Amino acid sequence: MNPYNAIKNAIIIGEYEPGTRLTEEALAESLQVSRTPIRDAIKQLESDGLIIPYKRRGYIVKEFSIKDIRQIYNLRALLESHGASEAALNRTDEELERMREKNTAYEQAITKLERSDIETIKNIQQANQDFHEEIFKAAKNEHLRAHIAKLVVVPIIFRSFYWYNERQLLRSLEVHKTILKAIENQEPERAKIAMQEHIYQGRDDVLIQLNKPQIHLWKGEAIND
Amino acid sequence: MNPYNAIKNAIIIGEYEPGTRLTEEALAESLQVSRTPIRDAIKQLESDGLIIPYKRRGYIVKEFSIKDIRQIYNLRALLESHGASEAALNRTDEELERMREKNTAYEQAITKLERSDIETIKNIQQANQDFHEEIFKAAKNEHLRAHIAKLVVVPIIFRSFYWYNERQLLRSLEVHKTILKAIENQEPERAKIAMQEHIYQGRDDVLIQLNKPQIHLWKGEAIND
DNA sequence: CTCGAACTTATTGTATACAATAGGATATTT
DNA sequence: AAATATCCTATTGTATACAATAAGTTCGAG
Repeated sequence: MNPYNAIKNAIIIGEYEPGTRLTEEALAESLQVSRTPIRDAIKQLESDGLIIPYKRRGYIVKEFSIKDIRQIYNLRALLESHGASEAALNRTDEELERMREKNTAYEQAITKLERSDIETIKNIQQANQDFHEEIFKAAKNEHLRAHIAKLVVVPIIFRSFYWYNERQLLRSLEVHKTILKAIENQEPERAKIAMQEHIYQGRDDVLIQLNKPQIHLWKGEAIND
Repeated sequence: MNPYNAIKNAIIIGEYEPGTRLTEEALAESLQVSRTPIRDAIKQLESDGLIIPYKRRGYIVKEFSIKDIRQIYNLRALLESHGASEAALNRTDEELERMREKNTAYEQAITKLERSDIETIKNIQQANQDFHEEIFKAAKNEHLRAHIAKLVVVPIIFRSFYWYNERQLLRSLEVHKTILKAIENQEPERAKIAMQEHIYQGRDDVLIQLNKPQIHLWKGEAIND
């Protein structure tokens, strides 16, 4: 794993908690490489908005406020719904078929939920992302894709799926099917609205959890700490 | 000027034309620094989407197709109209006053239109950007601002204002006033629609020019940064 | 005891040498 | 002449030493 992914991963799993100070030297030591590749990684992470400069002496891991979360989800809603709309207009039959496959995989991922361990949650998260990405591919808009890519990291950090109960997962599956139907029928407005609603639901579920004062995110692989 | 801005500028003014191959060594030589700071700059420019990797051997300056232009303007429309809507909701009286000032400056910039004078065009471009930025400030959404910032470079490269005639400039001033009015009255939907229309007009003006086969972009001093 | 000047140190910025490697050129085989 | 293996070279990847500098710390003057 290259330094960029290694550091990003450490941030996502919570090994580097928000507010942690990162210096080139410490990162180089920890990843057993020189400062040069660390610098490259840092430049990218800064552009991703995952770390921010700290008094011209290194960086700190960005802390996301409730306001940040809301704004990021709202932007996702805006951009992804636009993507769904363009996908409905531009899709080919092959792309539609691939979306169906991804959503079937998603359905399978959420139905073996009984064993709610971390692997299962990762699978659900990945299957969901795969489905969404299939939609952007059909939209054939590389600029849109790049902007959305920058927005999805934060929801991953906050592990929306970790908090989902069975009802919420089934509901999200139903919305996926609605989106799929709209894209199949080439109804851009309907696809757009369904996607918008889908993201808003995810946003609200996360915000509800964050407003419960006693929650704490798991670190690394430990689920029942 | 640091390497990042120097290279970006060279791309904007057309010194490095689309398709030009850029190597670290050549850039280092040309800017009289070592490869290290060049690498930093390149990483940022790649994330900006202004250069793209070329066969794992350096980069080439991105060529924007008509499709790219359309997609980028459409994204701007989406995001900036969202910004205008949030500005209408969240603005303070002081922010409104500042928007008015920026638009007055814009009005002055376009009325002393001795035309085909590069300085005048730069002034118009800058005054317009200042007005738009004042709106995002009032929206108080840092994530939105960051995404829009990445989208405005391409329209600058294509120098929309260079092609504007007096009628088009006056029309854009009128739309600015409509946006302002909507934000003043705290009418988010109206602000949104007006901004959307404003960007679409800019898009169509540029696309019309690009469809005329004989156009050529001037090479000259950059706008600003 | 407060405030600013001077010193110290942690940390990034920059240059440069060398290593790794992909892509093109050249040679070899059929 | 086409396909394939081999070598060569341009170019990036990485390590490391040193320079620059900002932040914190000490010290001295009022």
